[in-house]
Amino acid sequence: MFSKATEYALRATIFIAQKGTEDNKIGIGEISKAIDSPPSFTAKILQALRKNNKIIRSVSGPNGGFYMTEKTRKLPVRAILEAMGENEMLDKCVLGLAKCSETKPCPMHSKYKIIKEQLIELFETKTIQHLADDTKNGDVFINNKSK
Amino acid sequence: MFSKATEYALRATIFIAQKGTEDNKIGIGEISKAIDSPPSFTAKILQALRKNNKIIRSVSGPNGGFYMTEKTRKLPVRAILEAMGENEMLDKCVLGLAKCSETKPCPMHSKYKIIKEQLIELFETKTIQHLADDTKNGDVFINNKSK
DNA sequence: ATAATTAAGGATAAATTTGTCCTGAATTAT
DNA sequence: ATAATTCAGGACAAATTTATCCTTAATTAT
Ligand code: FES
Ligand code: FES
Repeated sequence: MFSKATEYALRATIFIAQKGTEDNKIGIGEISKAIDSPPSFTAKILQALRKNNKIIRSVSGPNGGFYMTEKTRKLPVRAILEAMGENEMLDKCVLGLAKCSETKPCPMHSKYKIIKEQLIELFETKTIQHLADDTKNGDVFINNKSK
Repeated sequence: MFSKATEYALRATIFIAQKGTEDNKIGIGEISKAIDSPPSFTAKILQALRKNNKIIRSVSGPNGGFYMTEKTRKLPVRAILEAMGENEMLDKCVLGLAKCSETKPCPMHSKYKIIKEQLIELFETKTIQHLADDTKNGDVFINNKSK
């Protein structure tokens, strides 16, 4: 559904939302270990999240790392998708037409539209905080570790 | 949602279903023009559809080209996805976990599951014939041409 | 048989995505 | 100030996807 980059962005943000505060910042090493992702690549992605939408913050130096504010924790998942340039995904035609639209629909459109609306609704109502809380509660996961 | 290859596969198959019969085969030139796709690349994809699932047939030589039987026209869209190796897509986790499953779900899973089921239902109930018929009726499109 | 036409198949190229590595800048502790 | 730590940024490399081209094989018409 999304690119690897976006998948890492989602998982990393959830982890930071879970553990990273202004006085408990998390290093890229810990993050990439926790979400099971390549460290350097993940670092790049976090830079994008910081710059594009300021979803996360960071400071260099000892005890430096990444964290989030209460405000950005309340952002919907869609904010991450926007920062990662995946907005297009939600406007993509199943058959690959230039745009998924009512004006020039493909033969899948009428049925797909209904599903697409639910996807958008999901990404706009679920907040980063929700996902972090669910993960904290321990019944869901953000990595592939066996234990 | 799908790769370019799969998008072309879907559009090409719809077009062949619309126009290609055993005594009116369609050449790759006409197909790629009709669906607005790179001819050589499309040819590769049609080979895959022919080999993997026998969704389409072809013959070389003058008046050769591609066509479909009544039987394969009645196949669901999912058959094309299978032939293109996109089965994985319908089993992919939104957050990129190894597998989208009940046993090790991500925090998006409980809500996404419901949407995914609708997607699968759509791909399993819509047949190639349906899509071809809709396109014939003229209110939907399988290319980006302005007219 | 020969020539013409069209798909099949393989090699290769271009573009994009994914991933690594190294140097520099910021911050902190000593 | 100096050294240690950690992010920032850029260059580069690997892998994958997308796309082209050329030769061969199959089929048809003459
Ligand atoms: S136009 Fe194709 S899915 Fe909407
Ligand atoms: S496990 Fe992530 S979407 Fe199902």
